Amino acid sequence: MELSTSDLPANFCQACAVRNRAICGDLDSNELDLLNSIGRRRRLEQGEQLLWEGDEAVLVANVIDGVLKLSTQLADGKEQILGLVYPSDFLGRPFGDTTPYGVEALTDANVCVFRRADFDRFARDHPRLEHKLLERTLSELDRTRRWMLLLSRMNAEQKMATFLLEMSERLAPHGCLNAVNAASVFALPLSRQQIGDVLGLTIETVSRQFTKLKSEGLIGLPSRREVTILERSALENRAV
Amino acid sequence: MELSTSDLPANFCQACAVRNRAICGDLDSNELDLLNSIGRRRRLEQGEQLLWEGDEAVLVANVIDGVLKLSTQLADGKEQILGLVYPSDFLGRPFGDTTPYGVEALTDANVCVFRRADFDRFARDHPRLEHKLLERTLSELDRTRRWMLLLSRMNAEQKMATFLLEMSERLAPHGCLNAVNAASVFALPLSRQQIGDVLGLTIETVSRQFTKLKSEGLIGLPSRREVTILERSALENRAV
DNA sequence: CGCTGACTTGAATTCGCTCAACGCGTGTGG
DNA sequence: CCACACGCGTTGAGCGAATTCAAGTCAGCG
Repeated sequence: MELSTSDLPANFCQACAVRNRAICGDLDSNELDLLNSIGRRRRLEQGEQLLWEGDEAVLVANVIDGVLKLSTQLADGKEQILGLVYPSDFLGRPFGDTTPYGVEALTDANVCVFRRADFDRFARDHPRLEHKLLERTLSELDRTRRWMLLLSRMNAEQKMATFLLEMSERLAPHGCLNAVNAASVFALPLSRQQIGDVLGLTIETVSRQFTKLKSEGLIGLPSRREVTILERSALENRAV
Repeated sequence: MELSTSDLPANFCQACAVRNRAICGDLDSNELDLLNSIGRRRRLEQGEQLLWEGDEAVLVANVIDGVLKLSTQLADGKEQILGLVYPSDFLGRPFGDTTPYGVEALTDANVCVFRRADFDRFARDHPRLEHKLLERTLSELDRTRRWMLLLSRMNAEQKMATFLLEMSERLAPHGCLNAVNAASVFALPLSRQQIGDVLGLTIETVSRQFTKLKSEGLIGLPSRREVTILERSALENRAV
């Protein structure tokens, strides 16, 4: 017998790792059971694409673990990463008919996916969920607007310093989202090219900045995909 | 007798110029009366500031007419404009305690303001309104993400062409939001400096691009604050 | 071992910035 | 009515940071 959506254990959502931080956080257990019945978990391999830009918007999802990128293609083939999503973040475009960006897993990831039509209906019937989604979307808009600043007004060094600090915070085990507890050693979920795509820089500039920060002793690079923050406050000064 | 909020005529909202396009569009007349009772109109002079970045978030508003800018200050005193808001747009930060950006009128404007606490309560009690607000916020997020592309990946010419085309659409009389009907002559609500702040360019670069596009015959500049689009399709090519 | 893809390093170029001078329209005061 | 200052915009020259183009280097893997 196939394990279909409705066969999931009733406490599936209750046991979810991001239960209290995701948009489902305010739901009572009846609502959660109902939500449970329309969603399903999906495991993504690193590099696997979940949504394609411009496609009909059929899916929305909550991130349970892993890091994913939202990106769009430019006329000249360049890619711009519009944002990264981390555990407990929501992704996809409810109440719209096309997906405005591609979504790809940067690490192996687990997500909780919903058919958009189901999710839209559920949201309209459950104002508490819709309210949570609104709050999250408002925060995301604030965050995106601040990122505009980085893209338009910072130089390469400031971008890199800001990026590394943000990474060290967002990759820290949750519950420790402050400067002292932020991770000082972490595995980069992005290649040099992808970092460039996030920051609006070329791969060469990213590489040169890594070398510079390392040679100045602010960071260590034990391997290509690992970063150690050695002088956090100095790095913060560079980020302005 | 002073004309206080509650003395406004009952059909105040019904007669509103943006009645059907703003977030209040889905409310029935009872709800509208109630909303009416907590909002009031406010006229802003060009250059007048409505909200200050970092202040406690006390107000939210709907734009009735005019153009306003959302902006933030940088450490070095530079300003970055985070977005422009036009008639029927919503502004302010509901469900948050600080205003994430300053708001200033670029033209004389009329807005419909609400005390944030009143608005938040009303929204939570009226899911239809909250839903509209969510849809609008999601669209705004999409729009902002697309603007990131402009800031990070376009050169000065592409930025200017994109900006002029967007202006000509958003300043067209509403109901005509398509390429053929977009305004071909319009008054710029921004100074050269402000255009630079929107596009992440210096005033000199903005000026040089204006001169260049004019000398190539793509646009006309009858006066400093007026623009004529002479070759729309050529301009679209420049915008890529 | 050599191949491949990701990354680094170097040299030359370029686009937009900075700094500086100049032009133009408007308002003000003599 | 003119002279002048002021704000705003334009133009020019030179510079510099990041890009482009082109070689290298390195790690992982068959």
